[in-house]
Amino acid sequence: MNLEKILYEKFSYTQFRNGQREIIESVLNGTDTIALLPTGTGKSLCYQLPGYLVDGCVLIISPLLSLMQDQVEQLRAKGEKRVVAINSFLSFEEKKQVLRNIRYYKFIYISPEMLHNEGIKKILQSLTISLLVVDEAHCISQWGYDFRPDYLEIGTVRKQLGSPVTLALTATARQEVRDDIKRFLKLEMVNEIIFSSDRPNIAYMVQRVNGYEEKRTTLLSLVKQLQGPGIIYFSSKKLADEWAKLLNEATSYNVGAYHAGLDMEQRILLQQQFLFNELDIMCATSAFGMGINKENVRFVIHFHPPVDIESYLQEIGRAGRDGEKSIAILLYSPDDIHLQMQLMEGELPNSLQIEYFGQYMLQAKVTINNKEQSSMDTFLQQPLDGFSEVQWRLLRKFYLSSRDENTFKTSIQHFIEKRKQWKQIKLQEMNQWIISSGCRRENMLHYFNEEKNIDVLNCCDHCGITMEIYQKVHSIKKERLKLNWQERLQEIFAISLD
DNA sequence: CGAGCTACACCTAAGTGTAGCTCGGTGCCTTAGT
Repeated sequence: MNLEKILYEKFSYTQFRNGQREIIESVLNGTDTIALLPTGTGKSLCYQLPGYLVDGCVLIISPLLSLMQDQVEQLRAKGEKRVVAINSFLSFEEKKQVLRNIRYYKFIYISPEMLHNEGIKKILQSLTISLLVVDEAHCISQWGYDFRPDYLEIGTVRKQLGSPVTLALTATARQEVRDDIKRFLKLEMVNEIIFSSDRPNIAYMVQRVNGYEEKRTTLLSLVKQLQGPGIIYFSSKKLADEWAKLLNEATSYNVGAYHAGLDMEQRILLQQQFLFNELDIMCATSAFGMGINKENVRFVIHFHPPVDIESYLQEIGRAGRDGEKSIAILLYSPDDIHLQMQLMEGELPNSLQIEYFGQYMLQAKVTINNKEQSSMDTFLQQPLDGFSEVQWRLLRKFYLSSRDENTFKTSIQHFIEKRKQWKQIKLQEMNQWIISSGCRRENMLHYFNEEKNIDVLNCCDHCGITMEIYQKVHSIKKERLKLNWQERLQEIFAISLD
C-alpha cells in the first residue's frame, strides 16, 4: 500500500514529516501505540491518514471543545464530509440526528465526559471502530486524578468498545506519564515511539527579581524591547486582564487577555485575532494555548512559574513553530512558589470539609429513609456553599465507592495526602530547575530522561544569549505594511490559505 | 505567601491607618415546556 499516494491525494503533501510514517505504520499493523512528537509536527495526520485505509471509523478523544471544532473544520476544508464532533455544541435535535446517522461518519470526535455517557456508549458499541485515538494523552495523568476524572475511565470504555487499536498522542510525557497512559487505557503490548521534546530554536532565560514591584518593571521593559508576537502567562485572571490593559496603553502592541472567565464566544474571537495578527500579545492564564497553531510566536514570558516542568514545556512550546529563533523568559521571585502551593492547597478538600461532608451525608441518609424512595443523588448533585466543583466531585466519588463513613474518610484522606505530596514534588522540581546552575536545556532534557546531543548557539542564560536577536527591529505598523499580498488577503478575510 | 478589599477606630469632623479576612488555575456536562 502506497502511503505517499494517499498523503498526496488527501492531504496534498509530498512527503512525511519526521515520525509520521513510523506512527502510521505502527497503527496500521494493529499495534497499540504511544507516540511522543514535539509540538507542531503534524500529529493529527497520524490518525487522519490511517482513517482512509481502514474500513471502520476513527474515534478521537479530545480534551477541548475548541480543539475538536478546529480539527473538524480542518478536515472539512480538505473536502472530508464524514466528520463530526459529538459535544455540547450540538443542540438536542442535532445530537439525535448525528447519533441516528452515526454509521455515516469516518472521523468522530468526542470528549471523555461524553464517552462516559451510557446512551452514547451503547451507540458506539454498534460501530466498527478501527482506530481509537487519545489526543493530548498526557491529560490522562495531568487531569484524570482530580480535575477531570472521566479521563481515568477511558480504558474501561475502550474495553467495552471491543478494545480497538489505540493511538495515544502527546508532546510531553515522562516515563511515569507514559505508564499512566498505558495503565488507564488498559493497554498491554505497546509500541512507544518517542521523539526528542527539545526545541533548539527556543532559548531559555530565567530573570531573577525581588518581589512584585521589580517584576512589574522588568516585564514592562522586556515587552517594550522584545519582537512580537508573544504570549505572557499569569497565574491569575485578574493580573492577565490588568496587564493587557496596561500594555495596550504603554506599548505600540495590540494586547488581549484570555482566561476561563470569558465566555466561549469571546474566547474564540480572541484566539482568531491572535492567530491572524490582529493581536500581537496575549496576556493569558493556562487556559490559553492547547491547539493554538500560530507559527510565528517570538516570545513566551511567564510572570509566574507553572506548577510543573511538563506544563512549562507545553507553554513555551507555543513559541517558534516556524523554526525561527524565539525566546522563553521566566520571571522568578523567591516567594513565587507559595502562590502555587496555595492553589494546590485549595484545590482538594481539607479535613474540615471532609468532616462536614460526612455529617451532611449522615443527615441526608436520615431524610432518604423517611422519604423512602428519594435518591442519594439529589443530595450529591450540587456542591454545598464553600465547596468547589472539583472538591465536591472528588468527595462524591469516594463517598459512593465506600462501604461506610469510616472507609470513606480514611480512603479520601489517604488519596489527598498522596496527591498533594505528588504535586509538591512536581512543583519542587520546577523550582529546582529555575534555581539550578548549569545549562538549562540540558537540565530540562535530563528531566525527560534525554541527553543534549547538539550544540545550540543561543541556548540559555547560563550558556549565554545574544539578546539583540530577540529585540524589536521595526515598529509594528511598519511590519504590517511589509506583508505580501497573500498575507494581507489573509488578514482581510481572516482565512487560512494553506 | 501576599495583594486587595472591608470594617472600624480615631472622636470637633473627615480622611487615614490598620487588623483581619478572602482569594488566587486548568473543562467537560446540564434533555427543561408551548
